[in-house]
Amino acid sequence: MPSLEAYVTCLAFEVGSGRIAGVANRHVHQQRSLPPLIAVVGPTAIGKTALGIHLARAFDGEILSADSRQFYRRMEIGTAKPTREEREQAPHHLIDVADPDETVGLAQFLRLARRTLQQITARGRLPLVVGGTGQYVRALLEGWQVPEVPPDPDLRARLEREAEGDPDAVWQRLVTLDPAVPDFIDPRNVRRVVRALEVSLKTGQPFSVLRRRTPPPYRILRIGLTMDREALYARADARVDAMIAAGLLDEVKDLLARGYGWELPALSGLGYAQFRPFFAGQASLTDVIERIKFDTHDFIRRQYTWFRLNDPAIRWCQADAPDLQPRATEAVRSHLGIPDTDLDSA
RNA sequence: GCCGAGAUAGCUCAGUUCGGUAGAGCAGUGGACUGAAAAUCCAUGUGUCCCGAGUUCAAUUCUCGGUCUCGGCA
Repeated sequence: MPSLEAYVTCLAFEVGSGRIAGVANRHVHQQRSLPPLIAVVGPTAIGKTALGIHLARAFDGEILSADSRQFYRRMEIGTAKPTREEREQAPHHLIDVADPDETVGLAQFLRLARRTLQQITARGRLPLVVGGTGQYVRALLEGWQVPEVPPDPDLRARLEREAEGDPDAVWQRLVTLDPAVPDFIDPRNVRRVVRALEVSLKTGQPFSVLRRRTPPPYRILRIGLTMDREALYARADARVDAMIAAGLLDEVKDLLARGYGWELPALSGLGYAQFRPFFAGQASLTDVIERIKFDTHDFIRRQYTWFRLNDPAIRWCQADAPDLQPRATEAVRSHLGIPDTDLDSA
């Protein structure tokens, strides 16, 4: 019953918000001086884009997309990128900032996002972080300090080859350099073992001590969108069918024709990678569609581990409630400290 | 109508060779995550083994009867 629980959380927040004024005045003043930031989070296909645009229009805001796949140009349909019409309704950032053969990782995202946030705020406009890439959103809102170690493809390839032969040796090597690593990395996850080793080798410092965070200088309101799981799956499935109808296959063909390969991170995303067996003659289009749907369900489940229904920092709202927009608008208004009358007259 | 094959987890099926109440893949569910993150990795399988009767200490497994499904022939 995640939906009901979430709904209750939502109500609890409205009721409880008055309490904040009573606590530690100095702290409140300090917080008040920080510029506001709104984040709209939640699983894929739940309606974050639409709500983001609605809020941006209502509050003179600009949208910062926290979506690891919408960075890439020529990938419109499969990434469910906001359409041209949608983007005309409010300024959008961090969409179409790279070609598919480039790799925009966490660190680049954070750099771009922090700068963009600053600029939006400097313009006197309200920044809205809208996105479903859990790691990126959390990193941005929690102020993760990512170790300054760019990926080294050669080193990674070498370590991966080594791990293929003797995974334990590679793991032991990492543990020697960083004894704390078993607390947060699974030895069987070669990808993460290799990265940790990469950082430790290049910096000479344990990976674990380089993972720091400094809270960003904003007063943040997190609005979470949720919905009954089954209904959400149905909605996501329908969106996949709509993507196919909109020409997803042609979009993939076009990317391949331009020489973009399956090994690229951009092509590893939902709605793209699943076409690989199809082009290898090993799967029908029907198989591909089903695969995309199942993988999307899996993704939704994993997104909830980044955005938890019991996270008190997130104000969860039912995405399919008829009063979602007024409710969200009210939440933002109260966060900004704007009296009702100001908005009504505007 | 006849002949054959089958009926086992939500789905597709394996299996019980020599009877001791069952297991894979997919689906579903939970989790990890600090420069690939829509990636990568981990954990999680009690279901009238179609129904009835018989044999037996014991049947999902053997026997008989029935029901249904799918082929083939009429």
